[in-house]
Amino acid sequence: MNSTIYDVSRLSGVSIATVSRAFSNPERVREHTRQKVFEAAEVLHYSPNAIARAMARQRTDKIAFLICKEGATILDEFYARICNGIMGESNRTDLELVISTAADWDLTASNAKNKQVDGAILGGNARPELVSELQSRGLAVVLVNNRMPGFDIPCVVSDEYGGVRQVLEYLMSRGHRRIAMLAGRFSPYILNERYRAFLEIAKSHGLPADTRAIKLCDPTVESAAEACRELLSRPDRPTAIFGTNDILAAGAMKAARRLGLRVPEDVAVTGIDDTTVCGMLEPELTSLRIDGYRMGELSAARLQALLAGETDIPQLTVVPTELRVRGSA
Amino acid sequence: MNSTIYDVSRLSGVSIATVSRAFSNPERVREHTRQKVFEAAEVLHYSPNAIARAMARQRTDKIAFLICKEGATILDEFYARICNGIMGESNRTDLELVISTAADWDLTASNAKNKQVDGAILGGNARPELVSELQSRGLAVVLVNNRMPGFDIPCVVSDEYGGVRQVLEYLMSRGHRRIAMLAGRFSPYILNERYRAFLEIAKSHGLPADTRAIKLCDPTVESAAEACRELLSRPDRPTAIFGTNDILAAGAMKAARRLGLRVPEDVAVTGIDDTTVCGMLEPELTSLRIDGYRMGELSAARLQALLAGETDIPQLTVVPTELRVRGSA
DNA sequence: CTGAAAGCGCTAACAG
DNA sequence: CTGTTAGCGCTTTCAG
Repeated sequence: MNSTIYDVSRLSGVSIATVSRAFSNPERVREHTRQKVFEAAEVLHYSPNAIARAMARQRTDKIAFLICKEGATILDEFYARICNGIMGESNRTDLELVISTAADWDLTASNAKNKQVDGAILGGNARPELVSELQSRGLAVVLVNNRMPGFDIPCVVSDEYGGVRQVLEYLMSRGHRRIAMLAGRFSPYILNERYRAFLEIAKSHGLPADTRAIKLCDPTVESAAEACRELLSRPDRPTAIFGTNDILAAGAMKAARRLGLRVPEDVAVTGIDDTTVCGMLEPELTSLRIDGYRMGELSAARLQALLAGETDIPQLTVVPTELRVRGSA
Repeated sequence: MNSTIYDVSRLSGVSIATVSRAFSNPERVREHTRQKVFEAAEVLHYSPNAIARAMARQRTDKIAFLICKEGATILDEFYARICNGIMGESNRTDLELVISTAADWDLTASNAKNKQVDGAILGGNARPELVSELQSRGLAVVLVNNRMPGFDIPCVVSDEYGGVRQVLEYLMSRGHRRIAMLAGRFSPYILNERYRAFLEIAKSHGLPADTRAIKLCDPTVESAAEACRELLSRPDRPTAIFGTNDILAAGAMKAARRLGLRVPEDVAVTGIDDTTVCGMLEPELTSLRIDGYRMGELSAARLQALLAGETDIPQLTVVPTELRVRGSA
């Protein structure tokens, strides 16, 4: 159906080896010969078959971005940013990117689905067993938005601790002392980082914030609104609610409205991720921007370094955050 | 590195052909023999190499979902739903799914990147040349959320016309006569369908809606707010704004607020897609639900039919919509 | 700089 | 039911 290297060889009058070189190592074939090959290829609509190439090279030049999180949406806005960063970087180096879900790979990790990429970037809550499995198959693996102590693996994360500090210090600078955190049950890593940071930083600033100031909820608007209702009904009502992402913050605003509280006058609200909804809410949401694009770029770079056999690859890369102040706090 | 069919053959004492069969057509090898093969495979951590298999079979058992739209986010909530539908269906049949952007494929369509999937589902505004190119390479192709007159290709779309009617009739039932449409410059297909439907239906109901009642804008909150401001400043101010997606509707609500108008008392607002933001807005947004999941499932089913060589595959599949009434209208 | 030839790991007739 | 034997399309020594 599609023409092969043999067709081109025949039409151009050179050997298949030369055709192969013309496409893979152009500089190793004389200008004139190369011309002939390309012309023939043009005529025949030939282009190298990636599968055969992968087979011969024992390498696919493809990498995967694996989303490790349950939930309906495969890519939410935050992961889409990471994904774009990975694309940007992998395009620069002619690597192909395939996006998939961990669920997909888990099911049949021991099946034929593997060996089609040279490496993988695992985003979110990857299971350690998946990592071992992949590594043992000889794949290069890096983690993004997650860490895995005890594993020999490059990780790219956001500065969670610093980010939480930025939010808290901003809130304190606006006079808030009773600050509550509405923490979504995301991946254990993220939840834990933000939880711990909140407690430590609040304590170091002498805020009256113990674990009671943190309320867990599911990552949905309604769950957040419900959890926040409880928070806002306490006698010592918090004056500020720090949602660990924008969805939760939206839920908090909703809870405030239902209780007849004004934002930000009666209660300030902040989110994390700086997603599109921030601009849709009323008032607009103050949110901590996490540089997902950069995280994606860096994780792709780490993966390439791994693939290139480099040593001394940083095991941890931390990307800074930035607070975007808007009307809600 | 990884063991091959030869290793398993040796260890289990059967030929490689039998090993191959044990994995591909288990029923064609005696129970006892199969056992032996699987045990050996277990020991060796063997699993068939998908690339070699694809090479021999001349078939990859992989399909692609190509997102054909520019813009920062590779997968927005609506496309993520389609994607989930595709996944659901393709998992059922052991097809692997790779997600990619059209930009990615365009760049190097003539390069090695091809021939790694048996078929593709193109979502959104696919260029006709891409379709021809893919089809000429022998790939099975289907379109989702788009149509391409003149092409021999199965398309799966939402009932745009009926959806617009549902919204308009609902609005009219609530007494609205001056209804304006805030139309986002999405893919030409979608824009055109909604535009035309609006005009025709409004006219058939005797509404005073000519093309002036439709205002185009970019698909961002701010662009929508700006466009809507103009709409709401007219002497014969519309009493209802029909945004062609939820983002635009959010922009409309924002414009209304800025002008001191109450939603829905002074102006009603409706959206399309029924995304998560509907529940975050105040009041919550009435929106037309488009069944992206079903669209995804159906397009995957069409693709499989194509792959299976079936004939009489419907060229057009229309999925019904449903209005979700909330506080904004 | 170019060609010949040996694979890469697996499948699919075709025999037996 | 199982083994033999050609490939699938390309890369890569190794010679020339």
